Amino acid sequence: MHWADSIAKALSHRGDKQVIASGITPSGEFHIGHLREILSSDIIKRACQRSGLDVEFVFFVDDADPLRKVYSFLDESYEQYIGHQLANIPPPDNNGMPDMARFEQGTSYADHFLQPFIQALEHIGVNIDEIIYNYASYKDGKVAEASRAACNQSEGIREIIERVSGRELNENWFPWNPVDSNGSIDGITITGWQDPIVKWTDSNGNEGQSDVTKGEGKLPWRVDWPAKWSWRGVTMEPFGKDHGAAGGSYDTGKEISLLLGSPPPYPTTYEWISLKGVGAMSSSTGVTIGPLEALELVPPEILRYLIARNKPNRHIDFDTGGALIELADEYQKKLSDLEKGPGEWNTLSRRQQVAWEKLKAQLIYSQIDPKQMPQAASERVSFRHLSLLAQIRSDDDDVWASLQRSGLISGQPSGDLPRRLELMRTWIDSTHFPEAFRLRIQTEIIDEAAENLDQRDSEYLTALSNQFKHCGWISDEINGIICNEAKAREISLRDAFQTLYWIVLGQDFGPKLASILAEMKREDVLNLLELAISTV
RNA sequence: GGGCCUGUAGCUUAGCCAGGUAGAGCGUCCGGCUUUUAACCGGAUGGCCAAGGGUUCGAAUCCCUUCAGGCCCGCCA
Repeated sequence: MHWADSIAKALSHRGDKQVIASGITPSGEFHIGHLREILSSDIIKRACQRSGLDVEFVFFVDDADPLRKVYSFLDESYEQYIGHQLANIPPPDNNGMPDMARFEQGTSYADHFLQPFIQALEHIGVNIDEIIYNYASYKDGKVAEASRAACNQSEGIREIIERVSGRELNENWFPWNPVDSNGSIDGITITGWQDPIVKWTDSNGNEGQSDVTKGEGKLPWRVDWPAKWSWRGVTMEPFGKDHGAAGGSYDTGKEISLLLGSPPPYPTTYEWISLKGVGAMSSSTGVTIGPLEALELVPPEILRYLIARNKPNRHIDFDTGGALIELADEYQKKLSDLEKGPGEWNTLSRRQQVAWEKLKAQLIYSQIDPKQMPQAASERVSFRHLSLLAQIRSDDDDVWASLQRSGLISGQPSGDLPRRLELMRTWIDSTHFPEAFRLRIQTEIIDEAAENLDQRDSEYLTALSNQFKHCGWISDEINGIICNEAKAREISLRDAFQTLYWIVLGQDFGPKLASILAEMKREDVLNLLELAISTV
């Protein structure tokens, strides 16, 4: 059974009405790891729908959280905003400076990072029923009851946090972080509580008071989380392993949730996605990749597939290199397996049946349109193959022509093939494209190539060179010359091609050689051949 | 110190929750395609399921112990 279906099954025992939640603090650039949080929820939502549950997916934006520090991408001037809530501070401009103009037009720091992410989610087929802005929720009084309940039971909550997390709380600890006279929620001492008013003294010695029902501040994280479950009725939420550790915020949260009068949601902890550098060189240069950037490289269903195929507790090494091409090709292979069908069902072992159901679910959950069943039509062109053609053929029409000749497509490219080619070209132009798949046209003869050349090769190359000077510079003619001259000298085609691959690409294999030569300038090819001949 | 996850063929892994003869992809090797899409097709190779113990007619699967690796326990998913 697919992992999401298992969760849906567990949820069905709790009731027919499910609210699945995700939450993210928009404190900086979103990255591929955030996608796991959101896609896990989205996939679970679909699994619930598949098993007939009534399900909602809500996305909490934690824009009531304060700025923790001046991040590396921010200008020093953000120092003044530390401790201020993310919904309340200006967005950074391209230089990391506070952009007051945009702020005045209504774009906050939180919005700045959130908006592109939300856009990416649409492309990736994530269907959120409600985006909940935490800051606005406090302001609108949606958290009012939960906030009052927490403040009225501050001792009980303190007891839970201290006992479960083993952490000792400050004597003045209180489950409310008010906003001080400067707009910061750091460094404030609570001096009194009279429902619904909190009295406090800030770090400058100023005294003040906050009404917890009007969002003048927020609940601290360990209380804020269960409060959300409580006021929005969350029944299921996946969260990162940091929250899942013993004594972590889920452990304290579930008890606090009960104290506030609601059962805690069904939990699922997921492992991190780490970014595998593009080879060893770039892991130190800190190449990161955001959801938007990833969407410029591969079709969105591949990213969905990445999450759908891996159980949440499975660590993922995200690799924009060769592994991503393999992932994409694996996806297509499975599509075509699905199309072929499982065979005679009754003759399958239970294990085969399980595998089949799982394959099907993985593919269903990878679709951008949840109503569309996976289909393999027009998906016969592998990413691997496309990456070669895209490098050899600069003109799209030449790519289609090549695919037609090889029978992979008939007529004009259909479906999302043109889009895939466009993505592939972006990928090739980026630093993320794997070196192992990159074609390197040589300008010199490398040592390995020279070692493999002998007198017979020299004569062969000379003959090629002579013919290449006059022939039509198209793939078929070039290929004909290579083959005919080899035959004339009783050189096996395998050897002939290997010799040429060494000279042209610096390796002993490659994609169809004549296509590469036809893309090169005639004189460059002739020069390379001359160089090769002269090393013998 | 507390806790979570992982350990299955050279590599990536499925199967574990509901115990019933270990599956796949990649790689490798051989063969085919008599002009090669690092393509495709066919075949072969390859695992005492980390180790030990227990439960059972039967354990990769359940329980216990150990070992190894990764990670989390200051609001970074």
